[in-house]
Amino acid sequence: MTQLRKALRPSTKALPEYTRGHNRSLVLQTLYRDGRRSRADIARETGLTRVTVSALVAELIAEGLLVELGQREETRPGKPATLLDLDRSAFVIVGLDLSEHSVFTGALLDLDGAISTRVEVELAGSTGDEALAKVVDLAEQLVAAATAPVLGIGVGSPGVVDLGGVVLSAPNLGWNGLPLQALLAERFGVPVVVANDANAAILAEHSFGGAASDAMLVKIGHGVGAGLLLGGTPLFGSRFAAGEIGHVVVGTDGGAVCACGKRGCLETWLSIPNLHARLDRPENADARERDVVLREAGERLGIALAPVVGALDLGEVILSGPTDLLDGALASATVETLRNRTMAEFHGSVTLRMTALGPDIVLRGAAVMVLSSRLGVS
Amino acid sequence: MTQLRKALRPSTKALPEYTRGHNRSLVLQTLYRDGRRSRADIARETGLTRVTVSALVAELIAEGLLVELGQREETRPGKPATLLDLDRSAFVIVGLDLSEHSVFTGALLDLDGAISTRVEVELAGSTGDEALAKVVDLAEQLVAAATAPVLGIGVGSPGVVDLGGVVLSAPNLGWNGLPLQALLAERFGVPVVVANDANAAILAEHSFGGAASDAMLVKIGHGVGAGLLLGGTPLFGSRFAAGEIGHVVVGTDGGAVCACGKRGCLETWLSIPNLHARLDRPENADARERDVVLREAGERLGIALAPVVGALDLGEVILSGPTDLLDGALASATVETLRNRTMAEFHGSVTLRMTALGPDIVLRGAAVMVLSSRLGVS
DNA sequence: CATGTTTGTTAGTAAAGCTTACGAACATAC
DNA sequence: GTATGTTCGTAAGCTTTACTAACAAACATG
Repeated sequence: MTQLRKALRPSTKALPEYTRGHNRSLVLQTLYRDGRRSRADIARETGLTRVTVSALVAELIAEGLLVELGQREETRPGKPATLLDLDRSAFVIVGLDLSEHSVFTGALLDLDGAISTRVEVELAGSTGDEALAKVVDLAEQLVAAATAPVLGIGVGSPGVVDLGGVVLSAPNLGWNGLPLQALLAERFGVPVVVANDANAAILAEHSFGGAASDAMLVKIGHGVGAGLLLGGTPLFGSRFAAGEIGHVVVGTDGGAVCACGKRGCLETWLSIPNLHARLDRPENADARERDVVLREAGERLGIALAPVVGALDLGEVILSGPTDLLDGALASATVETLRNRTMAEFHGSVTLRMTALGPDIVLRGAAVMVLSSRLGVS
Repeated sequence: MTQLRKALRPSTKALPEYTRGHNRSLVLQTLYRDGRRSRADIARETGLTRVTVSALVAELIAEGLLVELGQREETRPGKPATLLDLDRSAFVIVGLDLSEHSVFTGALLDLDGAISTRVEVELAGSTGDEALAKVVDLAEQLVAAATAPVLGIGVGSPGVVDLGGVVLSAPNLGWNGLPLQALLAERFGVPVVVANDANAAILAEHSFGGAASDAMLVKIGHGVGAGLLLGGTPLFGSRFAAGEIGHVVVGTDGGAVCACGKRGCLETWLSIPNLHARLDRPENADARERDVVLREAGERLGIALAPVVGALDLGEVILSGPTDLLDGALASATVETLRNRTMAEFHGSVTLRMTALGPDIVLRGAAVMVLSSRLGVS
C-alpha cells in the first residue's frame, strides 16, 4: 500500500511514475466495476498490453489488493485464463455520518460499499470538543471491530469543509476551523477523508445509485443542503460552500421568517422540522390539506432549483430525506415546477427521484471517498 | 444500466509521452504568463531539472514557438543567463464571433490575445447555409491576411455547441447539428475550436480580465446566456446546454409573455430589445422612470442568479453587454438583490462587475480556446 | 494426432525525467 | 592580477515505464 494514486494537477510537473499510478487505478477500476477477469481481459478492455497488465497485477497482488481465483471454467480453445478479482475482504473502510441532528452514525463497509458492523452514538446536544470526542469514540469502536486492515476512514460532516478536511464551519456542532481529517489521521494512523455530507451523498448516488455524471442531490433534514456532481467531479465552490442552498430566498412573495433573519429561505419551506410544524397544525389535519402543504413545499424547491438546473444543464436531481414526506406530492410538485420554469427543449427531460440508497447514503458516500482517494476507483 | 456503465467507464490508459506533453505545456505556460526567463529560471519555477527544461526548450525552439533573446543584462555572479520568450509573432490566431444579432465579427489575434486585423460581415438576415458561407468567407479573409502561420481558428457561436464543435442548435442562425468545427478544419487545414459564445467569453475574462477560477459571465444581448467557469474549467452540462438561462422563469408574480410561450422568462426582463422597448415607452421618458425600469431588470437578474450563486458558491459574477444599460442602476440592483437573497456569511462577498474586455470579449475568448487546445496555455 | 488459439511470461527497445559531473562565463575578495 | 566561488547550460549514464516480438504452456477441434 505504499504507492497510491496522486492527482495529476495542472501547473505541477509530471513524472513518469504518475503514468504508473494512472494505469494502476485503471486496472483496479476495471476489476472493481466487474470482477472475475483475466489479465488478458483487462488488457483488452484498457488498451494496455498484456505485459504491462501482468506487471501491474503482480504489484497489486503483492500488496494484497488482488487475488487469483483459479482458472476460468468455460471451455474454449487456448490456454485457460487465470481469473482475478479485487480481494474484497482484504480491507475494510470506516465510514462516519455526522449529518444527523441527534446521532452520529458509523459503520464498517467492504470495498463494495456493503455495510457490516454499525455503531451509533447519541449526540445528546454535545458540541465542540465534546462532539469531537464522540466522533473519535465512534471511530475507535469501528477500528477495533475491524477484521481486516482499515483502508481508510471517510467522514461526511455537516457544514463547510475544505479540501484538506478542515471543518471550517458547522454551526450545529459548534465547530469552526476544526482540522478533523488531520486529527483523525494522527489518532488512527490511517488515511482519512472528510467532506461535506451532501457531497458524500452525491458520490454514493453516483457510484452505487446509478446517478449520472451531472447531477444534484438535495438533502433535506434538519436543514437543507445539496451536493453537486459536474462532469463526474464533485463541486466545492470558491469558498468550499457549494451546495449550501438552505438560506437562499425563494420566490418574490415573502414567506416565513428564518433563523438567519431573512424571509422565505428555502429552509423555511422545506426543512423537516418546519414541514412537520406546518403539517401538525390542526387545520392541516386531513390528507387533502396535508397534500397542499407538501405540494407548496415542492413548488418552492422547484422554484429554487429551476435556475440551477437551467444554468448547469442538469439531467438529474435526486432527493434524500424522509420518504414519507418527500416521495409523493412534494416530489411531483417539484418536478412539475422545474419543467414549467425551465426550457423544455433542453431541460424537459430533467428527472427527479428519491435516492436509491436510503438513510445509509452518507455512510456509503464516505466509503466512496476512501475508495477514490486510496485506490482511484469509484 | 447503459448509463451506469457509461458513468463508471474508466478513463483511458496513460502513456509515457503524455508526461512529456504535460511538461511541455508547463514550460510554455511559464513563459506565457511572464516571459523573459532563462532555462534555469523555468527549472526553478516548475520543479523540473535544468536538464529536462533544456531538452524541452530545444524542442520548442525547433518548432518555432520559443526564441532566445540574448543574455540577461543584470550583473550578478555566475555565467550570464540566456533569456527565452515565446515568439509572440511566430503565429497568429483567427477568432470569430458569431454571437451578434446582425453581424459576424472576425479578427487576427497574436498569442497575447491582442487584436490586429479586424473584419466584419453583415448578416443581413442570412441563416442556414447562407450564414455558414459568410462564416467561411470571414475566415477566408483573415487567413489570407495572416502574416504568420495560423495557430488555429477559434469560434464563439450562439446556441448549443457540443464538445466536438457541432452546433447542435442555434435558432437565430437556423443551424441544427451543423458540424462547424469539422467543416472549417477541412476547409482551412488548421486546428479549429468551436464553442458557445458565453463559454468563450468567460474564458477570455479568466485569462485576460482577471476573473477568478469560479465565476459566471452573463452575456446580455439579443438574448441572455451565461458561461460558467468552475475550478478553472468551463462547464458544458449534460446536454451541452449549460448557461442557457434565458428561458428560466424568474419570480412568482407572473411577468410578460415570452416568445417561448412561458411567462416571466429572464429574457422578457433583461434582453436588450425588451429593455429598449420598455425604456422607449412615453411614460418612461425621464431619468427617474428609466432608473426604475433598469433597477427592476437588475432585481430580476439577482433573483434568478441567487440560487445559482448559492448552489455553486460563486465568488464573482461578470456582466457583458451594452455598458450604458447594464453598468449602473441595473448592476447595483442585481448585486443588492444577490446579497439579500443569499447567505451573507458565505456569499456576502460575491462581487459583480462589468467585463473588462468590452465588445471584443468573444473574439478574445476564441483565441483563448485555441491557445488552450494547441499549447496548453491560458 | 496435427493444427490453431489463447494465455501469460521473457527479452529487448524507446521514451522520459532524474542524478552526477563538467566546462564556460561571470563577480568578488585578496 | 589571481584565486575563489557562483551560476548557467550541457553531456553521460541510470531508472522507470510501456511497448514490440517471440515463445512455451494448455486447451479445442478437425
